[in-house]
Amino acid sequence: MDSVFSDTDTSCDLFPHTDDEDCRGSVRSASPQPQQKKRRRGRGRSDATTQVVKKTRRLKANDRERNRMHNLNDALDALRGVLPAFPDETKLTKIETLRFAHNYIWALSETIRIADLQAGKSGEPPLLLNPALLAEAPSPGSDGCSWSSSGSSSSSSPAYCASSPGSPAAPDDYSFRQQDAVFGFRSFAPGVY
DNA sequence: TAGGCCATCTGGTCCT
DNA sequence: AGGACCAGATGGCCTA
Repeated sequence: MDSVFSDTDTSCDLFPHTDDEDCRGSVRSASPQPQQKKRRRGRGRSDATTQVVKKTRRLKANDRERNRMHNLNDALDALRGVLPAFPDETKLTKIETLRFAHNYIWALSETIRIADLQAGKSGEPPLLLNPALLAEAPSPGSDGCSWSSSGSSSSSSPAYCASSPGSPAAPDDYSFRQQDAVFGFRSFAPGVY
């Protein structure tokens, strides 16, 4: 993976451009454009040290960006880890993971809501409603995922409910029963994505 | 072979 | 000024 580095230093960093846009899209071009002759003269000229500084900065920025994306992927893996596993061990893609997590949270919320309702009817104490835990729980919209509260009911479906991201196997394999409701893990809610 | 997914590079913008 | 974040571009790998 890291070996990609070597072939990127060529066109953009070593050859001065008349305008920086040339750098875009030429990252992995086979051969650098021969327009190095078209260099600017006089004002704004970039000497060797400036080029070295620019290149160093770029490499550092690339490194940071790489690490940032790695951190993002680590977080995504952690998220995959707390989601229900699939028998086929197919790794969820990024978008599947996010949508799945969203739907999963929605389903859990529904579970709590239904349990709470039923407990209220029967006079039993509400289940799973620990105020301390609820206070710590992130609000549905805090992750940038809008909760799509189209109705006044708290059971409004989540904004991301991809009906079946990827290749779902038999839905029964990934479902659980909560009272009378059956939630398929990859498609709990009516798909409105 | 086309299309999907991914990693990486890159330049721009915003923030500290 | 430098870092974080973002989106676009590109190329590699894999699968239907």
